[in-house]
Amino acid sequence: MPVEQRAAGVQSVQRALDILEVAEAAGGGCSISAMAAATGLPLPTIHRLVQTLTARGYLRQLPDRRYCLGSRLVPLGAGANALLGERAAPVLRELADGLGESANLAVLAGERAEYVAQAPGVYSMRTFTEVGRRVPLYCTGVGKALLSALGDDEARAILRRSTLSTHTATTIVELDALLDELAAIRARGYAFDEGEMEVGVRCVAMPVSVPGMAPMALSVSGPAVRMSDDLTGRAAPALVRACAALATALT
Amino acid sequence: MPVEQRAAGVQSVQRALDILEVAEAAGGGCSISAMAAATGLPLPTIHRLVQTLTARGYLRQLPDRRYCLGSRLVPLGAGANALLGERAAPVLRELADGLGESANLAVLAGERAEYVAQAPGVYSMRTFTEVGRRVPLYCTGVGKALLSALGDDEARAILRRSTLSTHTATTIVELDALLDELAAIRARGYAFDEGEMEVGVRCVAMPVSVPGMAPMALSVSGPAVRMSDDLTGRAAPALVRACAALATALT
DNA sequence: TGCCAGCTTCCATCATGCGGAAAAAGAAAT
DNA sequence: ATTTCTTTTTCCGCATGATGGAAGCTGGCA
Repeated sequence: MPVEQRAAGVQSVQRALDILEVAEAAGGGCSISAMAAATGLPLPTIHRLVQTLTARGYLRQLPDRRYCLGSRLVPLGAGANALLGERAAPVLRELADGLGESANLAVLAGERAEYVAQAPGVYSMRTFTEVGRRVPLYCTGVGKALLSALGDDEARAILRRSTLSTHTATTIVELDALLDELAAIRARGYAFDEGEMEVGVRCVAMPVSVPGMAPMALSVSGPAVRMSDDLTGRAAPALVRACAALATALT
Repeated sequence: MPVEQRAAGVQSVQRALDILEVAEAAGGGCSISAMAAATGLPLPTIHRLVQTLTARGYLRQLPDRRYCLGSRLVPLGAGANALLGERAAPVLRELADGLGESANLAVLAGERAEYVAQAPGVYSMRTFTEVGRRVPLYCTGVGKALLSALGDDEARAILRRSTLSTHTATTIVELDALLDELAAIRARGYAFDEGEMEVGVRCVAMPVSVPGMAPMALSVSGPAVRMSDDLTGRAAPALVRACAALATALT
């Protein structure tokens, strides 16, 4: 028995999940010995677990004998996404009704933000976000909120890998400027999008962090003509309450 | 020990995966006893495994004590998707170069088709599909190909739940007509999209079935003015070859 | 309040997963 | 072609960790 008491649970399942997560972190592919190094487990143990996961399609063996995430995870991920949206719907609706503008929920999917739920605002001219749509992180409210919730190092690494292209006159494309922006968001608690992705769209976004869950962000967005400073001022406390409600609904 | 020898592997991991898949199939939420019934395992065993999966975010416990898929699956699903696309890229490129028109790969994600890889055609006017975009099943080439690969019952159930809205003059919106179409696709081996989603876009799509993987579909699409009967005729055997190549590349 | 169904905890049992060691299969160097 | 080294795979006896029957608990319902 190890000197310290690890988190309770079924040992081999814990280890299998560790392996999945190592494979995820590795991205391109991961050898059995690399997994052993990453998890601290002996090779035969890894091998046995990997066999099981591969047989079920949760891992895939590449021609060079390394392993990567398997496609059986795709429908599971999609299912989890759909459920998230379902649970969040009432919270979003209340937020949208209270402020009059569309409310959106996004999760971090890979290196983009994916909208998983949306409640339309009350006006006929409003922003419309398609559930399932993925948008860049650096030039959207939810994206910047998600980045701010990650560590500074991780955010920097993602931004380095991204192509920072100019969508509008206000898009921030300098790495340093973006990092400053993230620091400001962390200090303030929420992010603005001043038409950085699409001209005339203003957005207030807040990171939602629920322990043990993928990072999420909640936002309210609408035409800049209606998204006055007054409205964004009222949006902030409403978002705080909605985040708390979400945390409760999803826990 | 059960009378018959089940597939080899680590028992508790197998059971944990069974539970995830039961939760996926249940969709909305699944009680512990329902899982026990579905898997044939005793309650305490299920309970212990579910605890472990919940602690890691792979399941979530709802307020009514039932369980559903957890959000830790979202990034894993996204990662698996990205890898799929990476492996498929060379096959798509060859297909696109051979025919001159854009080649696309989509997987079944929930009840929509999600593009996971794309290779652009050689002409400046061509269809452009964004990787990560999700499109309806009933009015797209890849979607219909995916539906045809599912059972008739499953396809019917999905179509019933979908809103069949008219995108263009050729969109098929009657359930019976769609089921006939699926039967024709199964007989022919591939699907056509005659501008059903977007006017002037013609597409040939073929289901790709790799054992133990989520259903996928491969398509070639381009402007109707270039997608002559002659070209679609040549596309069919090219798709067959590409499907075989994909199956090899992904196995 | 009392009943009942479903969930959770307990714990003795032993089947199951464990991991050291050695064989096998590749990869790299000679 | 042969050797050497690395990495993966198989083997197997041991004891750890998972198992599931039974008992206790909780929350919903009448």
